[in-house]
Amino acid sequence: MSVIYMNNNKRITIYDLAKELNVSPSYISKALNNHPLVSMKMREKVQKKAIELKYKHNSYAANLRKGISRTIGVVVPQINSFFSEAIAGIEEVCSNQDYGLVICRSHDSYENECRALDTLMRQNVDCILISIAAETYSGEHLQNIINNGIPVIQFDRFVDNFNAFRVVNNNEEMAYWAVKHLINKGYKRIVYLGGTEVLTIYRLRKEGYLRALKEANLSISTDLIFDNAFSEKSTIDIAIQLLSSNTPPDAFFTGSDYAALNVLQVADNLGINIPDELGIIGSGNDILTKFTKPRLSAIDQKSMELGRKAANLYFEILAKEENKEKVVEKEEIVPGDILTRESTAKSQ
Amino acid sequence: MSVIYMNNNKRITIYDLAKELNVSPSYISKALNNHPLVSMKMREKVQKKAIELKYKHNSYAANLRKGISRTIGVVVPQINSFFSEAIAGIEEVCSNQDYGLVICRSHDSYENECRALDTLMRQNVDCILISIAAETYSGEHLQNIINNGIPVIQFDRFVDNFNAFRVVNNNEEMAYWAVKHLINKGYKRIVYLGGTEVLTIYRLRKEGYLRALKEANLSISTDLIFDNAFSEKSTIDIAIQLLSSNTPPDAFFTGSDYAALNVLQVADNLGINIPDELGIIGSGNDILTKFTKPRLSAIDQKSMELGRKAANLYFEILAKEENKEKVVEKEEIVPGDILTRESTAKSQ
DNA sequence: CTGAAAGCGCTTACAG
DNA sequence: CTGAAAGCGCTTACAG
Repeated sequence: MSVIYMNNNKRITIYDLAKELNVSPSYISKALNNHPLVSMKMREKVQKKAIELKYKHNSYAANLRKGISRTIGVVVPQINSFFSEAIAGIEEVCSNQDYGLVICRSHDSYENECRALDTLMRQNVDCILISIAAETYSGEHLQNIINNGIPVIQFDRFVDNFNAFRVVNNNEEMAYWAVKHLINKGYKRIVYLGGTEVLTIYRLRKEGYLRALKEANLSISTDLIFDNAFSEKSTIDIAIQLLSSNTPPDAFFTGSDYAALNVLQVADNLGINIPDELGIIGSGNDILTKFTKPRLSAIDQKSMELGRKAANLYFEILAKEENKEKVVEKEEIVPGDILTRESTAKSQ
Repeated sequence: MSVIYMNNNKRITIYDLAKELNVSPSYISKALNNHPLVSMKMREKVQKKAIELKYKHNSYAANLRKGISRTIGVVVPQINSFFSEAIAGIEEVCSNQDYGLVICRSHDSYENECRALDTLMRQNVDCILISIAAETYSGEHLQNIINNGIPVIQFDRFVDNFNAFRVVNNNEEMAYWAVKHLINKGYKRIVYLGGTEVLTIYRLRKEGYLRALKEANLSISTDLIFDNAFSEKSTIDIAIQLLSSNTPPDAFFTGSDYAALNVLQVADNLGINIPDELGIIGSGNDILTKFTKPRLSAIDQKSMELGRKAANLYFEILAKEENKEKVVEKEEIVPGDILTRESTAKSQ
């Protein structure tokens, strides 16, 4: 073990390179940036010297001068498997474009979300990609960002009474198809376990659920509809209560894979046969759901694709702005897939 | 839909506030920073005006001036469930300290890793937390960062022939205990499915595996030891080949949960009873492994804790530096847990 | 092809 | 308690 800090060796700047090569700092800057007016010979000479002296370009100085950062800010409610896949998609696109990524988490709190947005603005991010907190019902704070000239792109969860870019699933239809799949399989008393109605994506999914039931002339029972079944505890409590009642449901449609698996486990503990006595379909398509027994049916929300498309949308906006084209808000849909696996494979 | 960009409204600066309030810009800066020499009355007045005019502090300008960034860079090989948990732990600590997070992914490539480190240096990050790529066998590129005065803290995967901070599992022991657990349960022909030997963590785990076998006087067969069983395909190929052979193994110890579950599935397809004919223990403790059937035994690597400790270590270093204390490299161990569940519950 | 000068927006040591 | 001045490290319009 040895002392490792030698902060005294100051960072090399273009001034050091300039002195070393007997040219002006501004010329060094141009040479490093491959400015066309600098001869190839000089560019090579300067760039070689830069490597030799371990020169590191200072992004902060350049960004301050240029007013841009080549950095994108991302705000997510949680860092779980769904959002980390989305982040992976965003990272893929950004790193290809040589853009950096600053990640903030809101923990589903509106206040944290505001703080995160503020931090990102101070950091001069060129764009903000956000999936809103469960508490967020208004887009004022986002409009504030936009008014400061920073594009905001929502992905997955969004504020809808508000015009802005967004990349989202076809939530109503996804849910409709999931429930229709259950109905086609012969399930009749179908539970909806969703998230808070504050979030439009859950309102839409509930609408899809209701549409499928109505279309099939199945009765709609408010006893089977739950809007705040997010936590593990509430999922399990609801599942136990419903499945031990005199008139148990015969299927669950849940807002996450985790909730679906908790229901599956409760049913299993109660000796209920899946899929014959109870069908279960989740949402998300976590990579491990294919290993459960029975394998979990689910909506595949294409989270990585949501992330990719959101990031790509920014680069489209950028291109348009550079061409002085008019930039208008736009919604992009990433259609979800219904994966029908064993947990809904009722023998009819 | 409407046009939303009004980039012409220029950002408000301390000069605007100064003009508005008839004081000097430097005084504004002090007031905003709660400098003790500025009266409470003025601080309030300035801060109120700042909010009114929607002033946004420009971190780049401040950081350039101060030479720090209040930002930490993170480099991970992949954004999977293991590393996203670690990132969640890092984020937790950093956001409490009001530090930003810049995330880069190396895709397990040494070249990408170098590029990521370079980007982070240009961004003036105050510290770099890294879990190295599978290809990385030397710490030169990390030493280069350290020589530039930026602390480097390795977490999970690390270069060992190199003195630096690190936060890691007790890899050798974890593996030893996992394999000892298998042996205690009566398994005798135990397969090791690990990662590349380039990475020390896998070398250590293999050592733990070997130590447990030797201690129990079990024969060591190179046919049962695999160092590059990372991909889904290779896991499955190996599992099929071994399990259909004349002398099949009776247990697997794998370097990830995903690999363990793939083995489990192969065994299931071959009609092999788990845990009676075959025991399986994975690594990671993905949140969904408790829902597989049988439930997966695993090493819990405490990934979130690895992330938390790594970030905390930076703030310890920072505190020491501020106190002019000597800062020496340090290794912190996050002990893994052995979770014994159904997949190794052989009836004896 | 090359350079001098101004400025991005802040902070801080210094002076009053 | 308040301000003038310098400087962080770069880029760019301008001049030659």
